[in-house]
Amino acid sequence: MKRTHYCGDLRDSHVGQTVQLCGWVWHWRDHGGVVFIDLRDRTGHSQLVFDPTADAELHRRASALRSEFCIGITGTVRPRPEGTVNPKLPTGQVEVVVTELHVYSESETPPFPIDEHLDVGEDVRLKYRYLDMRRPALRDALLFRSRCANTVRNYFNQNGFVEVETPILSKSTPEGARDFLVPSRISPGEFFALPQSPQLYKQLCMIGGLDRYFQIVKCFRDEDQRADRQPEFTQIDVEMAFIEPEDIYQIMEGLMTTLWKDLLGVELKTPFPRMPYWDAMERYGCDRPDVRFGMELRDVGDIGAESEFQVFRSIVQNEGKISGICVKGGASFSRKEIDDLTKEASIYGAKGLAWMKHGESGLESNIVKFFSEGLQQKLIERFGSEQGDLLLFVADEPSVVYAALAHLRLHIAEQKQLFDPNEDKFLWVVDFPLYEKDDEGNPTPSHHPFTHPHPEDLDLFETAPLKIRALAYDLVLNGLELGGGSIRIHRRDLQYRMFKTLGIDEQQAQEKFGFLLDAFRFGPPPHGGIAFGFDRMVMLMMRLRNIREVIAFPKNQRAQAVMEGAPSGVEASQLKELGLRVKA
RNA sequence: GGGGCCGUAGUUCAGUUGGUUAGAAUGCCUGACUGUCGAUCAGGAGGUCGCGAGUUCGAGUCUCGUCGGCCCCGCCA
Repeated sequence: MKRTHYCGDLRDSHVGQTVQLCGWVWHWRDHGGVVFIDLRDRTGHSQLVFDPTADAELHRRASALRSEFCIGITGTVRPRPEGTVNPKLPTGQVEVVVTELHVYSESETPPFPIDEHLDVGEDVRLKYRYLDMRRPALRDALLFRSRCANTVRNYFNQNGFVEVETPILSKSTPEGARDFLVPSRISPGEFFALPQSPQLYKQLCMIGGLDRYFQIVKCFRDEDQRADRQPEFTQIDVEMAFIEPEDIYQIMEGLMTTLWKDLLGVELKTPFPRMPYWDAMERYGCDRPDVRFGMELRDVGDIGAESEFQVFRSIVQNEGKISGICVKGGASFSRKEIDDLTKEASIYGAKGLAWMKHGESGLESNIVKFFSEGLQQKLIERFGSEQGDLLLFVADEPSVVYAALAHLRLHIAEQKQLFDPNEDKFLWVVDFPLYEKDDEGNPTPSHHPFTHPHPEDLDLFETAPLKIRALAYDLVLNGLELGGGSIRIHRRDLQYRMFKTLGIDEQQAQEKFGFLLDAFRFGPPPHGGIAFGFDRMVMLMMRLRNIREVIAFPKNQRAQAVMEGAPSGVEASQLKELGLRVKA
């Protein structure tokens, strides 16, 4: 039996045609006489009709069909009788009168219903992923993802990019996330690492003269999971030679515009706004601000220092920071609501949350008495506060202040519906610092050690390395990082200055990244690139909240594949061949 | 490494202050029904209340431990 149509495609125009359909029995409605079967494939479903007066034997066999039997049929498309048309369904104008029925295979009763009306526990869905895939939600996500990937490939092909496959068995590099390791049989005691990203390979492709590279590629990071993180995930990886940041912005804005137009029917406005890193931190408390709403942070360290409030004064004296946000209409928050906010702030290390309500006669709270009339007026002006608003303050070391207020801002905005959930606001965050302090206070690359410093800041290497800006950029959508990249260093002398600040001498550098440094001896072009979280992007486009909803076979929270049972133990002989011994 | 929420029928859930034989919806099975489309109607089967201790006359309910799931902090150049 050869399929002639997909179940979801039948329309008025097919009336009178003999068709052959294949698929799974979705719902069946047995009226004693006539039997209806909804036959489903990945495109949708059509109604099959079995009439006992037409073919008693066929009708008897149809009555025995059950959920998820896999069948094929031959039949004739006819318009539904008047009054039985179902306008809710794309195929609701017609039905198929079946003349032949073939059961490819029967099915046990599925462990959960194959429809969209019920949220099923994710552990069961993962165990029977192939059944979950028959459900419209996951099916549509995977189809959508496929179309995205197709659009991405077309876009880069049309713009002169070369798709290059880089190795999965690669070399472990000391920086960054934990590596997944693969033992080598031929070199006992030695290991490949799965790539955290094809970073060095794509730079080598630029040195190799490919000029424009892209790849939709798996990356692996052995870190703890989150709703938007998987141990193996997919990146849209891009690198270009002879370019400046503007070229990257333009190419990637073009990609986003194309994707949003082709897949969502939305016209995005370009160029996307750009915001320096320190602006983002000061105004939003994080490097990936959600700019769909205001409620921006304001520094009030100066006012706190002048106040009589000891908590604030001592924090300013100890090089701490005081910032706040103004919640419009927040004066109506109950004591409990403010307590809850305090709890939310404490997740990010804030030891307290100071607040003032803007009432009829000015600011009110248990700490207002420590602020003179003049200081209160300054606060009101700084936040543009009006009667009915609520001011919230966090005073702590800067990283805590930023993190706590950034979270409160998002938390309140979500709670109070302060933004349109259907709006998409893109933003480039630029001028990231080249270095940040590690746990011991030493400079460590905030992006990676091949990031090009801002040309205006080269004098700072020896005097104030932490103040050097990088030619690095992130693309942020609605408060989530879609991707990031940088212009790379292409001169060995600059690369060694970079390493020197990191405390890496020439010999160590050679050991770690020798192959790249060697390549830099042979005329490397100026180059740079970017990488996008593909899963995350598809998730955001579909307004989903979990990355697993757009991945065919994801790992669970504990990075396990529950369906196939991975990871798992292996045969002793396999270990022996690899020269490995597992500690009991 | 740390915090939070959760675990009861195949599935999704309810279960009062600790008190009789643990319920509902849906699915499943049987029967009825010729126009439904999340069909309807009647009947039926289906439970180690995650597991283990403890408190108690009595535990789905309280306590401790443990296992599992999800979310978050740390981590993720």
